[in-house]
Amino acid sequence: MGARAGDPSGEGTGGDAATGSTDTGHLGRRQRSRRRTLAGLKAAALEEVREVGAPALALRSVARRAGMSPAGLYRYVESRDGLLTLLIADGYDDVADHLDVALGRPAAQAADAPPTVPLIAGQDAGPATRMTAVALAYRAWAVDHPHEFGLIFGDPVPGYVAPPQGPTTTAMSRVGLALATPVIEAFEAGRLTIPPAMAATDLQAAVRPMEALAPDLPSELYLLLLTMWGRLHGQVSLEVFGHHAWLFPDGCEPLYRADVAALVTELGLAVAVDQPGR
Amino acid sequence: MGARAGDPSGEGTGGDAATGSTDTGHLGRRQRSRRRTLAGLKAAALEEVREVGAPALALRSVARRAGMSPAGLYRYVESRDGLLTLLIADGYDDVADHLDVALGRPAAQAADAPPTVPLIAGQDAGPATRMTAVALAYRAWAVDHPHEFGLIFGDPVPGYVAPPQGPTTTAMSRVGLALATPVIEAFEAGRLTIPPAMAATDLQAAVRPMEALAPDLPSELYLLLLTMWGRLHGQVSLEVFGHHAWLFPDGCEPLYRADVAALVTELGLAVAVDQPGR
DNA sequence: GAGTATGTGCGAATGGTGTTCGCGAATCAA
DNA sequence: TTGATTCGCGAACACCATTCGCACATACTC
Repeated sequence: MGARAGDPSGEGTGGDAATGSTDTGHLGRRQRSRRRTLAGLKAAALEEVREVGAPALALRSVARRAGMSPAGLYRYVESRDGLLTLLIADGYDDVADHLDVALGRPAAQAADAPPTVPLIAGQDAGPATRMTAVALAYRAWAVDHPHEFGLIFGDPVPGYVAPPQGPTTTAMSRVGLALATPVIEAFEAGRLTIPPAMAATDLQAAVRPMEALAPDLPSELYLLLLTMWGRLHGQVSLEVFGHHAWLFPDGCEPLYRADVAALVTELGLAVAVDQPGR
Repeated sequence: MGARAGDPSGEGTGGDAATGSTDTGHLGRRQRSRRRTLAGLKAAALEEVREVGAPALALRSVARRAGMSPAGLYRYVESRDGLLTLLIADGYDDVADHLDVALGRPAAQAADAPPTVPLIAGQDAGPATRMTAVALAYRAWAVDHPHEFGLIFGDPVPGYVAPPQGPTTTAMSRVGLALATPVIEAFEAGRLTIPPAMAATDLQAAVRPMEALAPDLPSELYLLLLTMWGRLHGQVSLEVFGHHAWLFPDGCEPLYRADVAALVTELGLAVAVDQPGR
């Protein structure tokens, strides 16, 4: 009586109580319909974000676009921020998929319109090539989806904090892991020079180990990966948010490439001609 | 007749036509009052931003805070975005002042509450110390003013583009220049190693020279400075926007320090014990 | 001084927003 | 069929940015 009938969390449907009888994966007709309209809702919201940006997203207008009443939206979404949270989670996965493609892996969820990735480096390419590929893919996604990038990496939704084990956190781990993969491979092949500053003792004490990323990773490497991500992210962030537009009217890709090249050199990944086959 | 009487741009007062007679700097009583209330308005808006963040800033509530009617606000501000633009310009200057303090320079505008800067490195300190000082000051300001950082460096106001010679652009140049100063000094002292990747020919062609920063700077150095800024900015950005909060519950300063140390080493700034006196 | 233009502030009004509530219709489990 | 649950919606509330016309105070001109 106290709570409303509808349950935005989506898992409160009676079908959930399929205790034994209809145990097959075939969820009820209602569940499927619900999932479908929710997907449509997210798609509409994503279009809206792509057009006007996250801060200007109007719940009423995504309702219009999805052919629904504004009130009806609340059967599927907790609030405006809740909808944005859903988009954020999807956005993380989208980035991760892109990076996976650049690494020559199949994307987890089939991309309906697979966009062009500047460089694809398969498993047999050298670490320098693979590192460059993911780094460029990171920037390419950001430049191609500036508003989604802003949604994910920009000013966070005021009250929002990612639940430690929630979907956004795991999806972000996917991004970090993809960026880290070439370096980890190089490390395991014994072809990586880690800056000595990463071994500072107070540093080791400050970081909370992230088991999900790679269980038994030396912490110097782990910390190096974090700084590396930040380094790449900073260039992309400054570009996408327009702080370099007046310096590079045609885009910052050359600057970014140069920085990645310097990074690859510093890490010792570019030995000789970077011959393939590990 | 077409335009309203009030002029939000602020310089339309009749006193501007002080042709000869009252040529002294004593602007009329009205001008001063106007300037004062505008400052109060900006202060109120800044408090509001600090509390609820830029995207949640409500014009009505800054009007309340400033003891004014919402409509009256429009005599001083073009629109909500216009007010945010003013805050952005001030924010840039605030960062620049902080960095100047860290470099041992006097801040341009007297800070009413001079906050603690983690490390002040005067003119006679070595480039490694000075570099570390500005870098730490950059992070310290961001961590102390997260909402203003988001306002300046986060998702930009949808339609806003910084006018090429406008106040925000010049203020941003101040920030860039402060961050660059130690490196430039090291370069002039012949103590700087520039990564060879910065000399790529297509890179040189892509960047538009920024005369304001430093007229006759070799472009490799110029580009190095840009990547350096991005590198620092990325770490700070990830931290302030909360993407590292689950990894570093007590703040990312150790990680940041390590990255700065690595950067200093790579640039060759830390020769021996970094003896002072150039 | 008076007269007049101009800046200043405000109340009211408009159209947009997020969100809640109650009700009818559709769907499901029995 | 019966009863319970979900879906979707219209109406409503409170808040928002912005505009307009009007009253007042100030400044300049004569």
